[in-house]
Amino acid sequence: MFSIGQMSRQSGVKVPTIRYYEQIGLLPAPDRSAGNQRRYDQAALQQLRFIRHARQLGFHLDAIAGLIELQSLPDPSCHDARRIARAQLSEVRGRIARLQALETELDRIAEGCHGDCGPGDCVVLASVADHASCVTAHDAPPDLGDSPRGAP
Amino acid sequence: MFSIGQMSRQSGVKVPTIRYYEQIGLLPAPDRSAGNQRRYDQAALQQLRFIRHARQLGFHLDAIAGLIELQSLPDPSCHDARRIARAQLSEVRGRIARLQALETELDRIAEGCHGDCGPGDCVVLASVADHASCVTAHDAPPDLGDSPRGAP
DNA sequence: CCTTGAAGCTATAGCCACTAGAGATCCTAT
DNA sequence: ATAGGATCTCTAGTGGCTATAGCTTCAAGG
Repeated sequence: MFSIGQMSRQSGVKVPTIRYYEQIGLLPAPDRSAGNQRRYDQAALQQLRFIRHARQLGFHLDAIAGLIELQSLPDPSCHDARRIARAQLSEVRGRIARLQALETELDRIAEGCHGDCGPGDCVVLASVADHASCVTAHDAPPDLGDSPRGAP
Repeated sequence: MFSIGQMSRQSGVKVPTIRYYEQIGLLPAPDRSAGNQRRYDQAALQQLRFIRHARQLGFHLDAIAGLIELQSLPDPSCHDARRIARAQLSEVRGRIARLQALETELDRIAEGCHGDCGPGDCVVLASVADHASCVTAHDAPPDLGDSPRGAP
């Protein structure tokens, strides 16, 4: 049996995050010690590792819940699992494409100025102000900011 | 003078988002009509368009606030603007690299199964469970999920 | 002038996937 | 027995919005 701290060390998932997963029903509530502390078995560790890796692969928690449900079926349908994985793949590809459009624009913007702009006509600021100067259709990337959502 | 709805149509930023930007101080509070409705001038529209495009380029709101402050300086330093743009560029590049690692793994996982797995040994599920089978170091992308954050 | 309906107002709560903190309790090693 | 690390619950905060409720204001038509 593992304590929550051991689970955390063995899986790489932080302790509060494990409790959060339990709270939202992604991890089953484990047994408790006499003093009300969580005690996990090997299967729970497996599942937590599954979740962790799926998160690293960019799956949303609800997609992960779907995968877990598939696992628990008597005859786990590869078909469904593959469909979920492919949906994830195409989402990732879409994000890459949008980010590459951003990269093009940002490169153009950042390199357009060589530090010699006079006051009031900085090329960087002008470029950010004006979408018309963009060379790609980098419109509406649904995942614009985003970075440190799950990041420490 | 523009109403908030006109501002929204002219900029592509939704009405509640405009109010939100005002609330957090990214847009200055405009004048009000006799009946307490917001009335914007051309400069405010310019600024909102600037914010909107910067968001499309992936800048965080605090970076945008920095850019706006630069604009308002008597002698806008291109140097600083360029530094901010370059930081954004390298962040975008990092995200692309991490997403490409994910793409590699997801492709491998999704294509590893041809729909013929027997019960209990679906390759997709096994691959998600086991990071050791991954061919890239796709660890800890800080921006894993993310998609529909600002998206409608 | 009066009505109607769209557009505006404020305030609050919710989204995701966590993270941080307070204050209390438990477990283990000495 | 005690020290101190680990754990417990609960609440609130993050970013960048979005949604709802219940009200008021504005502009056009009759």
